[in-house]
Amino acid sequence: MGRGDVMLERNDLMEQRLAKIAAVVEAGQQAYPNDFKPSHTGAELIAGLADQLAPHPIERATGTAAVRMVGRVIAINRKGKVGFLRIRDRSASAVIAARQAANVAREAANMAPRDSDTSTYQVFFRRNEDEDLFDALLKSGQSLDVGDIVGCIGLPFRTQTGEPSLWATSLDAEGNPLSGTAAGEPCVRILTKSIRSLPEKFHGLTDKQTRYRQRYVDLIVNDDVRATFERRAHIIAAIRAFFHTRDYLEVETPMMHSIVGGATARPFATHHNALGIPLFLRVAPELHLKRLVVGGLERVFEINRNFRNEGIDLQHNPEFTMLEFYEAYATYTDLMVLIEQLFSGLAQQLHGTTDLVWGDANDPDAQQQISMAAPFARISVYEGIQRWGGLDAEQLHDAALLRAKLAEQGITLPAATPVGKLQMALFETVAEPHLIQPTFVTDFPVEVSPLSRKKDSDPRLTDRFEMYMAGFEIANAFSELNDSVDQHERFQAQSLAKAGGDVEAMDMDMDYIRALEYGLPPTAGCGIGIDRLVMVLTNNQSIREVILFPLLRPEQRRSESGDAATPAALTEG
RNA sequence: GGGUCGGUAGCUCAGCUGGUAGAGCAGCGGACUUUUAAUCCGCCGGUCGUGGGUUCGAUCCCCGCCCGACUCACCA
Repeated sequence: MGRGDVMLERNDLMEQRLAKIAAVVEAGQQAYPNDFKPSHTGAELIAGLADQLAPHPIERATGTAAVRMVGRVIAINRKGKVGFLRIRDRSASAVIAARQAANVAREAANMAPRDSDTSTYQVFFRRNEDEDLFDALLKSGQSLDVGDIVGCIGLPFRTQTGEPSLWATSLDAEGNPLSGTAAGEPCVRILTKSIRSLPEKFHGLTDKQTRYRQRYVDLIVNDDVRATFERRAHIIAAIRAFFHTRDYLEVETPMMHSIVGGATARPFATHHNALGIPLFLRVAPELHLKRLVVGGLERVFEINRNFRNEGIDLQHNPEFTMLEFYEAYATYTDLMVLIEQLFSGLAQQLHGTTDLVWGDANDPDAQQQISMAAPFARISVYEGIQRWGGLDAEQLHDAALLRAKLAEQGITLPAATPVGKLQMALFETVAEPHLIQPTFVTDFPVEVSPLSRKKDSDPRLTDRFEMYMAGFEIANAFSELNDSVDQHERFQAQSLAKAGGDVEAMDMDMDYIRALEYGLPPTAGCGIGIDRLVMVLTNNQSIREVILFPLLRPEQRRSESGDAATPAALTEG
């Protein structure tokens, strides 16, 4: 291996398995075949396929159709002249559900329930079926390893302990190939050899760094991780259905913006070579979505990524998924009702109840109940400061007093900070941690709401709310500012703030002003952090548990340091 | 960026302020014809994150660095 080559990790276990692949090739066989088509899943086997045949002894009438199943070998258990393969396929979660349902039936019949905690199905392979194959796979040489992907042919049956299983065989009682198999087709076949060994079966994979960096391993061995991401997919599908039934149009707007806007946040900067212009990854789709409402798409929503060049912690990932929706002729109070319907409906669909558990399942003291039942609590920013900040209605407009209160929390803000920002800072500090139950926080100061409509009753405030639960922000919504003159002034204030060093301030967007000049109907819009919503609905306390590939520092590999760091490939693009 | 804790076999973890490392699982060899974290016998497997320092001698003590978890600050 020459200098600059990427070193492959190799250890003895891997060399052993590579040798097994070499042996297959040497025997003139395909090491990576792709011609095995499954006919059934593990869930189908568990859910009753096994009862279609006599439980035992196995029935193999001429013409019986073979069942073909695939999956990854999770455990091998050889006992003399029989072997058991535990296999997992895509139906893993459904296997658990099917097994639980089957156990209910067993209990009703006064039989002992079995295996309610495993997402695998079982293949039973008896040496008598094919001695050469059995020995080649499971005995001397042991070409089959935990982690391999296999294709199995056989007939469903129940073992002596009653577990639905696949009896590996390709022949009927007459010794003829089962219907649906090719002559001489082996009953167990390695489709893909795994070279790396899987984590230990009992303790599994727990190291968070490895789990996030090698999510593929995490998904193989941790059922609950797979379940979380299946739920995430269901949640997003349910959200789409919710808006489709309300006559919303799903749209996609640009991820690359030449002007930063729609939220107060630091952007990622990039550059387009052909146009020779700077571009920013979007921090929010808001201004484009409202342009669409101007264009007559009166109800639109988008589910897509936002990018914010800010810190990473339990609630923040630099790229995150945002749902934004806009409805013409609605107000922010209408959206509260909509969100209540959406959230309580999601909880019902996912859990069959609006009562959610929040907190570490292993620590009863840390557990809390979150009720998604409508209506949600409502509190204004001012009320929150009064209730948890110890200020009365007059005092919360006293900048010096607000600063003193913030100082008590160890927070100091620049001298030019407007009162509205001080109020919000204090609210976030003293009130946020109390907002475990779903709560609409209403009436935000105008200084922190550059795109919101001013309150008719008090121009210092806006028709805006944020929804909190589990102690953090989930949603942000307001009646949209559709007065182009007012919007122009707000943008100017943002531009001034930016010139003054506020890296989160928005840019002036004259095209957006032009759009408002054509006329944005009275509209309300809302943004919902999907990752955080999934956290609450799946009881995960870290955003990294609900994002398949969270951002991590690039992996440092000792063997690749030095002159391999700048290969030509990096400069070609 | 600050604080706390951590990095030892493929995986999960032990290792007594110092004498160059252990277990279980996985792997390999063997026994076992219905196992469920199977069991039993034997074997293989380690630059103890990394670079220095102290010492006759460092996984252990000291310093720097890298990586991570938690937490605080900033932020959605």
